[in-house]
Amino acid sequence: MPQPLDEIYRRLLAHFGPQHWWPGDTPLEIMVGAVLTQNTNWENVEKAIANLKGADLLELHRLAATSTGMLAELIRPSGYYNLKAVRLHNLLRAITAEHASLESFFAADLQALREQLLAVKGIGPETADSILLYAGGFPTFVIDAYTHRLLLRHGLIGEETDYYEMQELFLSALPEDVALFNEYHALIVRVGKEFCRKTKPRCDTCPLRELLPGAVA
DNA sequence: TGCCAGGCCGGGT
DNA sequence: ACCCGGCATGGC
Repeated sequence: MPQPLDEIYRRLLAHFGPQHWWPGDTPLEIMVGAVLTQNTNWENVEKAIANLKGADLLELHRLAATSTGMLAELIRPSGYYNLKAVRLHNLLRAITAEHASLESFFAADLQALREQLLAVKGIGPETADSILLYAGGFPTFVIDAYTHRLLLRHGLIGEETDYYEMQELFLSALPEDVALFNEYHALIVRVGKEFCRKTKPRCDTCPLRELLPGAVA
């Protein structure tokens, strides 16, 4: 009998197929998207990123040199734009202060990078892990609201379980494999958007319905 | 129409 | 150590 997290992954992959995530062309774009999507619909983030592209600012040093006021206007559609402009600026300046390129920034070990990212005001555990996994290719697992909700509804955690406990569930249950961590999180977001939303869950048609507590197998 | 979306921080107990 | 309000646009 496979572990719940193995079974959930198998079913999600069988149902949806590979997601080939993160939506973003370059590590910088992925990093920017990770900040902009904080508590925000991805559709809005896309508009903001399109604005940055249109202004030809999706380049590390040009973006780091852009004023927060200008950034705020460009990223307005992503919401919380004043806050996020400062957060983006904090992140980009922290990187360019020490490194000439993103490649250089990522040329360190996972733990050290994680600490550096978390030291930036506005970068929390999820944003840091998203950047590390999807932009940097490091083997870490991203926990988001969908993951929390999924684990909760499947009875695998309690309400109060924190980020690192949830992350440890995945890290200890799965082989350390960047492609797997990437794909699994992408599938969780996919099933979350479609079936496991906060207000209108559609558990009756969810591909995981047979795994839900109380389901008749 | 009100409520929500791939968080995080800071201030008040 | 919690708990909670604030941040903001666009879509259903």
